[in-house]
Amino acid sequence: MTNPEIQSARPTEMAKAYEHQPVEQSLYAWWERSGFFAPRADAPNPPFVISIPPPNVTGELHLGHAMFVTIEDLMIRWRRMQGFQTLWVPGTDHAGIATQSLVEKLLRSEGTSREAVGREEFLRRTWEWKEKYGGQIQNQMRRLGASCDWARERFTLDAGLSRSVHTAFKQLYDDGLIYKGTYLVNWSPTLGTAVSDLEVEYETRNVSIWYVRYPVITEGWAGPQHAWGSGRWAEGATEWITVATTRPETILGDTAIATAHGDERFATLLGRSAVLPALARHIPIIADEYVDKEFGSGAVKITPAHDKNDYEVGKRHGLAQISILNKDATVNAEGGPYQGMDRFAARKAIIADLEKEGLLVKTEPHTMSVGISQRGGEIIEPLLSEQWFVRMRPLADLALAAVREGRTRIVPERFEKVYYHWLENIEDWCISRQLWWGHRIPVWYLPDGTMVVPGPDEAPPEGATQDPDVLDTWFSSGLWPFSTLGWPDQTPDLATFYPTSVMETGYDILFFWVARMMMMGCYLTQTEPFHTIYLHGLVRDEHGRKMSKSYGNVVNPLVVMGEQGTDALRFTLATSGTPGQDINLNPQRIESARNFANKIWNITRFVISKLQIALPNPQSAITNPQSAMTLADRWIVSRYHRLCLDENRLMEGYNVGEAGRQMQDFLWGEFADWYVEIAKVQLEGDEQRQQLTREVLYTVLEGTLRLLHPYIPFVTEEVWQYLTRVEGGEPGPTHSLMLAAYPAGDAAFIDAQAEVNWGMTQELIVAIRNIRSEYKVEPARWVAATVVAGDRAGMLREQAALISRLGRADAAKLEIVESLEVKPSQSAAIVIGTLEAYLPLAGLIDLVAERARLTKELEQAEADVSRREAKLANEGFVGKAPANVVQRERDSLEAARAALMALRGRLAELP
RNA sequence: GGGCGAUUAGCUCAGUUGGUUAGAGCGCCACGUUGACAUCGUGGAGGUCGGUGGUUCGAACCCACUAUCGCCCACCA
Repeated sequence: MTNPEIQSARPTEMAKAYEHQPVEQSLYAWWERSGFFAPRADAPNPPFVISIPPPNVTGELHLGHAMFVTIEDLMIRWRRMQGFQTLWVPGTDHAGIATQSLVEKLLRSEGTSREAVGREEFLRRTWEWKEKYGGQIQNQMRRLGASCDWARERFTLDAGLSRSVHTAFKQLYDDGLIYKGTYLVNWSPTLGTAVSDLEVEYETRNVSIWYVRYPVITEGWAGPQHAWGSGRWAEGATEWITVATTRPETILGDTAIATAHGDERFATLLGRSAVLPALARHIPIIADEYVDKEFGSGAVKITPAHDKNDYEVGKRHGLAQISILNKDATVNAEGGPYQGMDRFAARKAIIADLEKEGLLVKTEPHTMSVGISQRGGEIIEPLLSEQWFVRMRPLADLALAAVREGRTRIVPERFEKVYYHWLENIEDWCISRQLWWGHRIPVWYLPDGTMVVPGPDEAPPEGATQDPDVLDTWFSSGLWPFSTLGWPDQTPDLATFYPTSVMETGYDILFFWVARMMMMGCYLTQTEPFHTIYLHGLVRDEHGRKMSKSYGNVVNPLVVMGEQGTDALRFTLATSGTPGQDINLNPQRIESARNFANKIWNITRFVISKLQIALPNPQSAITNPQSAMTLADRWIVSRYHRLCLDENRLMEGYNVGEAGRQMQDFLWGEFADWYVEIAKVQLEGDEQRQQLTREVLYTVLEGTLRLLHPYIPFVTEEVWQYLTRVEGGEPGPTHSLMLAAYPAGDAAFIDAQAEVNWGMTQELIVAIRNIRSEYKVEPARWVAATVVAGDRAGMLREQAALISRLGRADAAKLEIVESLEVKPSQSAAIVIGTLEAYLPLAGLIDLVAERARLTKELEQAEADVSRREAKLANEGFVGKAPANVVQRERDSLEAARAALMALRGRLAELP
């Protein structure tokens, strides 16, 4: 669809209210088909690039997505309008665990399983699922108005990215940064895979701690003579050592008991052997720095294969590592009588047996944090297993330096500290997963066990078998900014668009993703992958609670967009908070953003109705600040340019919330509430006045639409198409607001005097309205007014028509004078600084009420004067405050005194 | 244990390097459909900016302590 079609598809008359549904759909389709999302080769400014945080391919749009799409799209649209060569790269993540779990569930519903169908068939089924359902998140992002270049869409598991992953792995491996080894890892028994430290969440739980005594070998007792479970197992033992444990089943893997150095209580036991319950293994009693003598019994059972600290103790003392669990968390052959039991069943059984044998000293309640799988929710088991790791120290140092040296900046800045702390204390990253869906580790084993890592373009050696594991999903995401542009090949895209500009995402994935991209990018591409990291907050419900299905407080963005419009959702998300701060999404705020869209629609409808004919050259008249504009014209133009300058400053500083709010305040609170009303009066003037008013209306509205477009693209584009419709002419195919220039603002148009003078006029009008309201003057009635304005009288006389109309003061009975000998009686008085006004309201004036009203004002004026007098009497203030601040205070005092005198005079005159 | 954020009007939030009378939306009160808009307009009420102390001529803003809520990291036999 070309642009003329878009315009001719519109009715001649704008409807009375804005309807978002048809507009959003047709505009997005037109933008996309017209190629507006692709980077412009002829852009005058350098590239500006954002890589989208790829949503999980299994994902359904939620507010987190809506948040990042909104902010990234507004950044992209803003820079595009500024003439940057913008590229926003979209894509999705294969999400290893999430996707595999989903397809496994599917298979279970068919009565089969991953194991039953085999690896090849499972992958085929998963790809099939991906092709069929994996596209919905992209279309949901389209509904948000995302102006990303869909032609460059990528998937973390597509051929190109797989090549990047393979290349990255090989390079890290060849450089000695990837190694394979048997270590204690976080094991998820239900998923059947290792997970990284980050994928374990800790939850505080109330558990039990069991105190268990182990018999110690003595001269008179060489070990149990009776079977475990006989109740006589420890018969004859005379010395004991008691340990405390929260996981009694791990007793089966104990290889020592440790005490603190120099703990008197255990001095005689040190160096001797205790006998392990159930298995009767003799284990040494040792001393180690790890033990805190204050905690528990002061002695710790050491299970190197099932606890991280014990693992370290074991290494220091050369202890054996005995793993007692299978991969499914059942007890293995090392567990003797408990073999085959699930870890929790074994725990229960061993406690019962310990009690029976008289070895259970006591049980106490205990609070501890338990590691939970982020994905599956089950308790993570530390398990000894052979895995692949990335040596992080050298990579982390590069990523640290990039931020420390300012090559990459984090917004808001406070997250730099969090970033430093994590990278400074980083541990090696377990990257292998015992899954099938993902990038298979590009390592082949020859029959003799030799490992071979061929390049991505090399065939694996004959007869070799590939490692069965796949890589952590975040390994491929870590390459995203450059893998999506073609790396490792030196493609034109990579040359043009890399490094990227801004990485915008939620602070919750700073470690998972952002830090890893920094490390991978700095190491593999020798440059930081982006110059700015912008972190947004999380979206919570209106009272700050996390959104969750169990609370029933989840807001579905698709529903909101359907009901209130995409612009309403975007504007709310963009303006509800400040960078890095969580936002509490208030439904009323969305409604008010919806109303704002409608307001824009109606303002435009008004302006168009007054334009009548196409403007010959809409911008011409007000390119010259010295033209024949009225005070009000100069005021709104000045305010508009001030807004433009502020917007540019705020956007450059990533203050997207404040930037959005200021535009709304201007358009609604100043342009619509005041200038539109002013224009109605000016449009009754002579031809030149009318024409100039139209030009101001057009120019300011059109410019403000440009400013607003990045935030609320749909309604602005739609009304802009109406507003700029060329009667009898054909707009070009690129006649789109999204390609229009972003207003820079021009300080030459800022007219401080006009702002002050119009401000005073406005205050007078508001004061008149206030009096009318207080005295219950019927809205239809025109009142007389006398304004005493001293040297401002001339200026205000020029505003008489506006004061009259906007304050509903009878033009024939509106007097504006320098001074007045006799004040009108039967009048309500207004005092604004040195300005006085009288509204003769014969019959309406209640002298008692008027006196009360003026007395209240008088009290305020007195307080005002004395406060200012005190301030100016303060030598410190006069001596140290800047001259302009002091002068401003003097001026204010003068006005306050004048007001005070006027009020006193008026009260004295009242009969 | 270490770190971070928040605390401002009834509610949800702003407040640009300290400087006139601390703002907005919603809600509330009163009035109003004059041809852009009732998804609206006009007027109004409502806050000693969590507390204490300090720095300063001047503090919502800077510093110290403190309270409450929330989050992150580490540890937990």
